[in-house]
Amino acid sequence: MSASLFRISHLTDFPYLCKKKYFMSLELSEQELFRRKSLEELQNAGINPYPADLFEVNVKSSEILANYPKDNNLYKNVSIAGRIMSRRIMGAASFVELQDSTGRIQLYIKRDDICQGEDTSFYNNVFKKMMDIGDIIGVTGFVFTTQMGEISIHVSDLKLLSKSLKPLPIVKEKDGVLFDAFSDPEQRYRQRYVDLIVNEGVKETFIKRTKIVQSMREFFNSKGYLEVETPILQAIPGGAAARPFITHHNALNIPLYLRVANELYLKRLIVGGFDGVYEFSKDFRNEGMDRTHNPEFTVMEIYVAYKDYKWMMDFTEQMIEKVAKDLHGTTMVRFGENDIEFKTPFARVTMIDAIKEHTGFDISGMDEDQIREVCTKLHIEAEPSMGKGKLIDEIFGAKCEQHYIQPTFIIDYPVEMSPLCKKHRLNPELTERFELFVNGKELANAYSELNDPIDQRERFQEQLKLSEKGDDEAMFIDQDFLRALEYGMPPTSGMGIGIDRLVMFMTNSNSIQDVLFFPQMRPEKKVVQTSDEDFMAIGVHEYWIQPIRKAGFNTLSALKEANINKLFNDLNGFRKKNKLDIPAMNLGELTDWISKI
RNA sequence: GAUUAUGUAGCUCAGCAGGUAGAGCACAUCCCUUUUAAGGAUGGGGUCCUGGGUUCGAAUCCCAGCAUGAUCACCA
Repeated sequence: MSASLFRISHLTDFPYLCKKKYFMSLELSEQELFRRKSLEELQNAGINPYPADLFEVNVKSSEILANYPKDNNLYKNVSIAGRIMSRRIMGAASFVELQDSTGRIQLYIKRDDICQGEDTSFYNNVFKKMMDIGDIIGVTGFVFTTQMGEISIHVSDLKLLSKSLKPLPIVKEKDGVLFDAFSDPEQRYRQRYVDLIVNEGVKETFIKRTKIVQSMREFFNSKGYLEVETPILQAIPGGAAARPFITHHNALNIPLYLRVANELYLKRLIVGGFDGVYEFSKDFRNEGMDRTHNPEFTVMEIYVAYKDYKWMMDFTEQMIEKVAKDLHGTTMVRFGENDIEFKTPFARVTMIDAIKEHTGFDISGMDEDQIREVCTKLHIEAEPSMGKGKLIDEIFGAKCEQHYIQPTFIIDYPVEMSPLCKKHRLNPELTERFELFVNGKELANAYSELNDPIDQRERFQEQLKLSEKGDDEAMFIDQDFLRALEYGMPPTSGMGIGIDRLVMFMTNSNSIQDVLFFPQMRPEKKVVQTSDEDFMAIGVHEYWIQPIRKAGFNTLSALKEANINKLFNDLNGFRKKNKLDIPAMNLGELTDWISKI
């Protein structure tokens, strides 16, 4: 960063100018200006606010807090670094809360310990005046317990490692009650780094997220399955009924789609001879955003040869049980109002039975028109474009889904809504499919994979008909995938699980935005500004620039559109109100500037 | 996409039968050698989201827009 940024001339006589509003930068608050001033003073005092050399850290705050009570002889010589989160200055002694990656620990800083001899300027000026909450420091010292009983570090040496120029929101907590919490969702998500610094628990959620993925990976690897990567940019977005994002490849001059699923590629790899392949993948769907949907989201899909969906059910519940145990040490997990028991085995209910149970209608053997009639009776909107499978899905979604709070496998879906799934071995109207529901939401989806290439082609063609009826989520025909199947795919079972949702359940988060570091947001609006130099180029005096900006004119083009008389009044009003020691504006001068634009 | 709520200081929020913009924390100055959502005193800090309208006068009322949340629709 260029040093000139900090040597803004109008900062030199700071206290005086600070009172004169018209010199204050539009985008910097008073507190930010103070910090830039401190930064300059540090540099003048020969202290590099951003030193290059490493700082030797030999302990983390959490280790001290955990081990010191057991043995007070420990930690006679600690070296620790972190961010200043609070400061209590009591004359010649101060208390600082230092936050490192593992938590917070109190520092006790005594003037005569950190200063050499009679010269107290390091404490009185550098520490007290030029350092702020948010600065990153490194300290050495020894651990002791204060009279109040708090484990603290008695600091013998203190070094500034990074100066913070923006004030942090100060969140305080007493007896579990938060004060001044940094809670605005927009700011939390847009500035996740601030959220992570000041809000306890945010970091924990994301650490858990990583642990969940690690636990699953261990489970798959222990069985010898191979983690693979498949294309994100796809010419045909297959494997799921969803609206894709579309992009364009210049060199090939073709449209490419961001994947909505990785199913078809993973199955090609089973054709290629792997026993089991899995992928943690970002998928992209161009659909609505809400508490449970983000345009990009993470899915884990796994395909295992020579297995069926019954095997996969056992496999899935074992995997989830392991994740819960690895994360919480128990299979019982609190989610909102509910305690969810992830102990195997999970309940298993057929879709037909689920609908029978929650609606009273037995739809087995019904044709499309009969089911449409059931929808009408149940007051479920059914559009003409909906086929039999979609209609059944609507009924299930409207009347059944929400009842499955405890982990439940819904099995044996109608053939129309599962075009990539093998027909049921006992009933050709059904498929060998299950979805796992938790807390009324779909969490995982699995099949005995369809490996009959002729059947698969027909199913795709059914989808094509749906598409012609207006279902814009119906699948495309992937000819290469069909070709792969024609070479022969072993009987295979595949399963996909939404990682974001799993993380939500496992961390008691009720919004997907809380388990994504950077959830999708509308872009921040940028304020367009004409530079001071451009204003001066048309003859505007430097001291009038700020008043003009205050009057709401940040660009020359906006100034050109201005009502001159109103602007004239506003500017002189501003001058009078702020008692600015500058010549009054005259109308001719103003007109002259504007004529030059 | 629809409905609805919210948008005031760095943070959390008051204020609104229309009449000079408030609090706590943060910040600044001063005092204080061990405090615990930090002790005392003093002080600075606001395009009251934006643009229109009504009005002598709008943070406050009306309309439109923008942003965010919630609910619904779509979906995982």
